[in-house]
Amino acid sequence: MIGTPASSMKDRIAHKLRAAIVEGTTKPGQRVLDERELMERQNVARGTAQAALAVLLREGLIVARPPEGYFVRDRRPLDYRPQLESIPVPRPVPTGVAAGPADAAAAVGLTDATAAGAAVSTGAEAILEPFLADSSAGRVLEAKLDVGIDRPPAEVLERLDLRLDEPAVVRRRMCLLDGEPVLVSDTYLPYSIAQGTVLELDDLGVDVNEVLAELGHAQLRVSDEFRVRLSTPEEAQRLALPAAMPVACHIATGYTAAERAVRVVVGVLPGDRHVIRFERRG
Amino acid sequence: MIGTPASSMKDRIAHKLRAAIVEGTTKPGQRVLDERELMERQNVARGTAQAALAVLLREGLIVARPPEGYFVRDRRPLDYRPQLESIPVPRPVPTGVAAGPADAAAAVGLTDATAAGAAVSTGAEAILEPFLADSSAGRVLEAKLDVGIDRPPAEVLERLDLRLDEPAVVRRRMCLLDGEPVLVSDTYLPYSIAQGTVLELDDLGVDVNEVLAELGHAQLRVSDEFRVRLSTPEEAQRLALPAAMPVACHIATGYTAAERAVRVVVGVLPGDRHVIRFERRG
DNA sequence: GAGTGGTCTAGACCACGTA
DNA sequence: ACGTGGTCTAGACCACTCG
Repeated sequence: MIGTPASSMKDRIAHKLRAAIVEGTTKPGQRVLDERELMERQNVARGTAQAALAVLLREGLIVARPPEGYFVRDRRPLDYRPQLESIPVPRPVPTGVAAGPADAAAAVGLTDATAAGAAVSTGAEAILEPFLADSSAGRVLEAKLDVGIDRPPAEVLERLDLRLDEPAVVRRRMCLLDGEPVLVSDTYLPYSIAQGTVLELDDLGVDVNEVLAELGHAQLRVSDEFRVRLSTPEEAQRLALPAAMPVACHIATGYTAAERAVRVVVGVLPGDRHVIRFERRG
Repeated sequence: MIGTPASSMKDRIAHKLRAAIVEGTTKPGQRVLDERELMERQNVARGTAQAALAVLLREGLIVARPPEGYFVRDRRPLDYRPQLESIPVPRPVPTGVAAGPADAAAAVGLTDATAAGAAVSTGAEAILEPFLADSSAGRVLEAKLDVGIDRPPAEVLERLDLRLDEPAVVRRRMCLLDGEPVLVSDTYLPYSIAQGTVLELDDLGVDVNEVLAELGHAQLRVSDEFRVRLSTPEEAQRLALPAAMPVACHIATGYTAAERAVRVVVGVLPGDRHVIRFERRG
C-alpha cells in the first residue's frame, strides 16, 4: 500500500504485540489475539498474521495452546551457577555427621527468601548438580533421574577419551519448574569407573563428585563450555518447548590430578528460562 | 499425499538439506538448491520450499545472498573466555618495561599455532578484553572502537547504581573476523570516574582495568551473567546476521574492594560463532 | 460441531544486485 | 533484463480439543 515504510507487515504486527507484552499491557497467562482476529483487525491474510505470531513464538513470549489460542508466557528466569557445584578435593573423606540439608541449600545458592518460599519436591538433593538456584519464590521445582548404560555421543566420547564402542554410565536428569521442563542434564561416567558402584543407582541423592572422589578419582579441575544454538526437534520435544528456541548447551568436563577426564555433564538450558552466572576474582 | 509420516514437509526438506551440510556433502561456500529448484524437485509450493530454507537460515547453516542463491556458511567457532581478562589487583602499579605483545598473546589465550597463523590487525590489544581467542588459524581479526558519553540502558544503570539522568563513558567495541562482525561489546564506566582520564581516549590500546586500578578503583571481583535469546532486529543488523539468530548476551560487572560497581561490559555474541569457556578448580 | 493452530498451495508483486 | 530472495494473498484441508 504505502510501500514498506519501516519493515514488513509481519514485523510491524509482531512489534505491536511484543510491545504490549514487554510493557505489561497483556500479562502472563492472558490470551492474545488469535490468527483470524489479527487477520481482520490488521487487514492481512492469515498467513501474515501467523508469521507475526510465529516471531513471538520463537522469542518465547507466547505459547500456542489450541484450540484456545495464543497465551503470554511466564518467563522469569532461573539462576544457573555451575560454580556452586561442590568438587571434593582429594583429601580424606569428611566424616561429618550431616553434609545434609543445610549444606545442600548453601551449595545450591538458594537465597533465604527462596529457600523459604520455594517448595522443593523430590528432595533438594535433586538439584544439587548442575545447580539451579531458584530466583523467585513460590515455584515448585522437581527433578527426575534415569540411570542406564549407553554409548555416549561423539562429543562425550572424545572428552572422556573413550573408544568408539566403549560404554558409559549415564545419569539422565530432568528438572521441572511448576511442571514445565527447565533443564535436562546428562552425566556420563566411564563404565570402567562407575561399573558396580553406587553411581549406577537410580538415586537422586547420590553426589557424583563425592563418590568419584571416594573411588580415587577426585576432580581437580572442571572445564565449562557453553554453546548457543537453536534447539533440535528432539530437545524441543524433551523440553516441551513451543518451537525451536535458543538454548545454551553446557558441557562440563571434570579432570583428575592426572588430567584424566572422569566425568562429562551435558546440559541443555532453554534460553529464556535461565541466567548463567559466574563469579571471578582478580 | 501420504499423510504425515514423520513430520511436516517443510521439516523433511530442511532435514535433507541439513544432513548434506553437517555431513560435509555440501561444503561451506557452496550454493544449495534455490527456492524454485527445490519447489520442482520436491514437488511442493514455493512457500514450503522457502519455509524449509528459513529453518536452515535461522540455524545459521546457510546465508541468503540474492540474486545468487543460498550458500553454506562457514561456522567455525571462536573461543570466548572472560576469565582471561586481566583484573589488576590493588597493589602498586607494576613498572615492568613491557606488558607487551608476549603477555598480551598469553592473556588472550592464543595457542601457538593460532598466534602464528592468525593475522591480527589493529593491534592485538584490540581484542584484549573481553578476550577472544581465535581457535583456528589463518583468519583475520579486526577491532573497532568508538568512545563517547551516553545515558546507559536500564540494565547498566542499575548495575552501576547510577541515577536515571547520570551519564557514563561508553567504549563501544566491535570485533570482525574475516570482515564479518563476530562480537560487539560496550564498556560502561561511571562518568564521575572516567571523566577527564585516558578512559575517554578513542584508543584501543587503553587497558580499562589497568587504568581503573591506577585511578584507585581496582576491581576485586567480577560477576558474569549470560542470557541466551534471539537477536533483536537492531543487533541482527549491527552484527550482519542473516536472520534473527540465537545470541548470548554477556554482562560483566566489576566491583571494587568496597563493593562498588565501577565497570559494566555488555557483550553480544552471535551463538553460532562462539564457544564460551570457563575453567574452575575444586 | 465449532474453533483453534499447523500446514500447504498457486499465484502475485516487489527490491535488489549482477550481467 | 533477468533471476534471486522476500513478502503477501486467498483459499483449502488437517488434527486436535473442547463443550
